[in-house]
Amino acid sequence: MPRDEQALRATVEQSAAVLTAAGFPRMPARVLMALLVAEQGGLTASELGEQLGVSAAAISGAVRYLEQIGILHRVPQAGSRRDRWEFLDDAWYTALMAKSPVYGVIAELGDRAADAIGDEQAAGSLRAREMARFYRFIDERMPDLMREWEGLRER
Amino acid sequence: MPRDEQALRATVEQSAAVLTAAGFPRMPARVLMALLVAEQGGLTASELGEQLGVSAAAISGAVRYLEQIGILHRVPQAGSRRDRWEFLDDAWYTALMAKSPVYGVIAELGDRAADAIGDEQAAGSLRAREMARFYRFIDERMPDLMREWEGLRER
DNA sequence: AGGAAGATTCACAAAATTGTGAATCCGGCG
DNA sequence: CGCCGGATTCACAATTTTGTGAATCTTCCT
Repeated sequence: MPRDEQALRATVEQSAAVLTAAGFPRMPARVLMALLVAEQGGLTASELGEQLGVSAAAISGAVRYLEQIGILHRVPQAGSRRDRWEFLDDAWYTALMAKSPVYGVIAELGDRAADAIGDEQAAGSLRAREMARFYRFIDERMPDLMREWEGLRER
Repeated sequence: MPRDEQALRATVEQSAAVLTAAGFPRMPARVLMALLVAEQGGLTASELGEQLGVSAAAISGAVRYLEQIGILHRVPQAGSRRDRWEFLDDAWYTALMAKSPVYGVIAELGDRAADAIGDEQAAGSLRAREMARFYRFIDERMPDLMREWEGLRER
């Protein structure tokens, strides 16, 4: 039982707002943050709906989205249909930052644009190639970074 | 003059679509990619409008947004009101990845959530603290990564 | 100064997102 | 076997986002 329920809820909403501002869909962000601060064992869909003051349908959509992204997983409860939802404890942020193939994709598109331009010396081509190189670099270094974090994580 | 104008435009749209899917606003994404592949000297607002097939108003809003983010800058043309817009050639991706203070903010919110929970041993508190530590880690390492890139960049 | 070309702003229309209520579905239990 | 609690889906309503056209403003050129 939290010491300061009021402040906790406020922080959940603020964190969700930050994610939303960063382009993350609103409802999934709220669910995500609610589960972040949840007790061991996660929450059921109806508990989430109650905490956030939204309909069951909204929760259903949000958890489906988050599960697909690979940030959440459903924990079936033995002998009950009230599944609980919880974090992939240690993996969710690495999933968020590293597993996303978006960097590689962007690099690919940069190269394709340069190819379409044709003249390798054209300003646009140079920029596109450099973008490709940059995102390729990020794409390669990110796993290293995550490994470094894993090491740090154990203390 | 690009060898394959058709393919170039298609790639521009695809790249913009990727950014959009990642939560980036649509019109700014298209403008950004159009300028990425532009010739030396950038493009004017009306050229952008023509290339993308949208109104001048849409361009105006998009470039204002991008300038504020710090990804674009306006280059006043001597003796003309047709300013050109171009990339901050080498800085835009580093701006995109590193200058954003969002990691530090999230770390802050994680700690605040743990404080609100009170019991440091509670599952939610542990998760929140770990999130804070992780984003703090990213926030610290990102500048290093950008420096490493700068080194690589020159060959 | 006056005219003109282009950029910006504003009010509004179109379109996409988001969340709801009601209906449907699913599994457990009496 | 049929009821009951709960989750999911669907059509729709509300809200927000996005882009347009018209009006306004700015600055260059004559």
